[in-house]
Amino acid sequence: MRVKDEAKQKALREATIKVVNQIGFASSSVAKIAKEAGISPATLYVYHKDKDELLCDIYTDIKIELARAMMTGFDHSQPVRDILKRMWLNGFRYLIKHRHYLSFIDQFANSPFFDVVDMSRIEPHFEPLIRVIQRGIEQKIIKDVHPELLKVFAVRPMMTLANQRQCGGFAFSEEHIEEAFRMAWDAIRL
Amino acid sequence: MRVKDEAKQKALREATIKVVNQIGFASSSVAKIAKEAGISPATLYVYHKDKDELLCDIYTDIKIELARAMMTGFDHSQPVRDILKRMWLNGFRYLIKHRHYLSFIDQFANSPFFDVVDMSRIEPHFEPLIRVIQRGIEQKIIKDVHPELLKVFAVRPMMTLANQRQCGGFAFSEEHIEEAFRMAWDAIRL
Amino acid sequence: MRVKDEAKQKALREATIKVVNQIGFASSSVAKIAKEAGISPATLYVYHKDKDELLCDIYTDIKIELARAMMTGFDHSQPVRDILKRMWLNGFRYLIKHRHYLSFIDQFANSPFFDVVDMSRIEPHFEPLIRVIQRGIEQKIIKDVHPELLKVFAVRPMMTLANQRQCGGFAFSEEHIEEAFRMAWDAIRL
Amino acid sequence: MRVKDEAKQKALREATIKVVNQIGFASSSVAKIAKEAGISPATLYVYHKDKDELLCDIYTDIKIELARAMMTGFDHSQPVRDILKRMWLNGFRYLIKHRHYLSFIDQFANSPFFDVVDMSRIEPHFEPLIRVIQRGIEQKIIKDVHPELLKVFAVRPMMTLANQRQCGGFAFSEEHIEEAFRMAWDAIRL
DNA sequence: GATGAATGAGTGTTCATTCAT
DNA sequence: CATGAATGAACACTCATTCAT
Repeated sequence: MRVKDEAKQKALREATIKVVNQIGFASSSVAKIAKEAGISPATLYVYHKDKDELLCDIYTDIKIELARAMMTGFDHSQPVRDILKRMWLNGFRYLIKHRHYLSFIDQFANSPFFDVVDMSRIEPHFEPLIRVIQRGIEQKIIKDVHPELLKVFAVRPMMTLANQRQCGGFAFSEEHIEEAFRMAWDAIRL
Repeated sequence: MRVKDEAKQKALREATIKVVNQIGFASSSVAKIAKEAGISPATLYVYHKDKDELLCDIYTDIKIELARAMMTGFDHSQPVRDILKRMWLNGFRYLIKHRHYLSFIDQFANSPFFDVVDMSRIEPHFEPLIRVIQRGIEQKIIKDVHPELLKVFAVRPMMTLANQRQCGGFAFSEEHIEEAFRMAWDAIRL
Repeated sequence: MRVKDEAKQKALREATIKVVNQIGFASSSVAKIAKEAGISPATLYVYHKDKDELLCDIYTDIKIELARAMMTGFDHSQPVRDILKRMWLNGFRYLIKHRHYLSFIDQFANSPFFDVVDMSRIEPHFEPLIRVIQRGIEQKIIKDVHPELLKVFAVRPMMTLANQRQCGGFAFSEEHIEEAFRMAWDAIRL
Repeated sequence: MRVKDEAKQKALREATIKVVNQIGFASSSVAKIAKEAGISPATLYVYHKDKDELLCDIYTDIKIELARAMMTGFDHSQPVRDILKRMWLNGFRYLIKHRHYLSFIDQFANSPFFDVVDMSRIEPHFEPLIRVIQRGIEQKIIKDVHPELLKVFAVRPMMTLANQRQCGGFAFSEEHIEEAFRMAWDAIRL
């Protein structure tokens, strides 16, 4: 028998993201995605149970990749702020580099599909971020507020800023990025 | 006849928001919306050129309503921070009260429809906000950074926090709201 | 607005029966039926909720028509045997005349759709038959056995004999038909 | 290897019957049948040229088995009626025991597949039945009518009565079965 | 102005079958 | 022999929109 094709798998993912990027979530049909991926619509169902699962799988993948990208280049002996800055910049650069992922991510996260994602597969990858924030709170460096608030003011802006649609006219110099992180930090620091 | 018209118009808008809320942007069809509004699909086309325009019109309406809700209860003699707080709290409360609008707004804003909205109809209503921020910058109270950055750290969080999907588990006490504004302010203030 | 077209309704029914007749239940698709009826597949859904309902509706229609055809040309003062013979011959002739209905009926009755038919719409039309049989039993003319047995030996053969597929090679003279009814009668009479 | 083959062959047959039984002829797909049989869809094509042939093969098998079941437990010196009764009861009991076969048989026999079955493989197994009937005619015990008529009134009811769908509510005591055969006999006897 | 009927084009999905392994 | 991957064609059904009334 033939063996499942890793390349096809990947092509499918990239095709999905590209199509969603170009024509939006609502208009992205299985047929268009398959065509872009260079496979038959039927083949899609060899790799994913249905359209919903395809989209959820891709979302999960990207989120995990983002987390992995964020969690590098620091060590736990560094000060909280330095670690967070490292993570923030890592994340921001990953998103800028993969801007086309963001359109997918944001459309997905605002769709009803989002409610159905198995978050337990994603959350562990963000553990280091959670821990360093907790450390910051313990050290009285970061405001002792509901974690949701910290996320909204520190992590979300990273995504919003990288978003083409919402901040498309905004070209980022190194200086801008520094400023942006400073604002995130000011928001959450004590 | 005029009265009947307006009632239908409004029913159509509320029906659209409700349907989008319940089944998402991608699954919301003209037929379902019309049914929910208690009118014929054909009638929809009396009021809006096509489906896209219906959605854009509603988005614009809500945004203007949000702006109007924000721009009340202060006068320009007050300090910048107080005015901004008033606006922020006004906006947040409006959004909490109309949470079902937010699901529509967010799905819309992340879709390609957004690119096609005539922003010049919305922007004037946010002028007071822009002006008070500029005053803050001139008075060296607010960071002199790209306006986009100020928006991302001060206004966006207001919407994100009110969003069911993204912050569903978060119940807001008055204290939380105060905290939230403080963080927004810390992010943008000098 | 346009008005629902009775002719289209009927064309749809005849087309369905014809298609099922020609290519069988399992291969009869909505597309083929619609094409045969000269309408768009989408139009089919204006007249019937879905394919299942279309088939059930047609089955019910035919059964009622058959019952109506059977219950004519006699009066209740006649002897039981004469009434039954009248009904039997009426039915048989109706079926021979509409042989193409039988293929549909038989395929339908052996499919899972059958389990879902609302029999209470059909049964009342067969009431006169039930009653005359009961009279026969009371008068000790007909065997006092389970009604199901009487049905199997008296009514079913009428349908089987008219069935193209099962008795295709059998050309019926008047004599044959008389013989057939005599056998049915012999089976059930005391 | 031979043994394994036969096991698969049999599993395939039983799976097909089961699936047809459960979801009907029209919905029974190769994939579902293969899954039920615990084999790959591709393997099915090792044993049968295509889906049609699979179904025809199974029909033929069952019909032959039914014939074999009927043609036991008597000898040709017995009276015609006794022999026929033996056959009828044998057949009826076989069908009751294998009720799940009947759903398949009946759906098949009313489908266009039926027209394509090679009857010459089945008919020889029913020869003894044909012969005893002919003897009955010669002995002036059985009506001298078209054989098709005899089949319709004597053999078909045996199948109809055993059919779940059509006589589901009818529970058979020994007495009922005796009655049923008596009716079949009354129909065909002189 | 308001409507339900009507539809071509499209939806997501499954089909029977083939093929490389 | 046996398989799971692969697919073009078909599936039932829904879409946004138009049109006669």
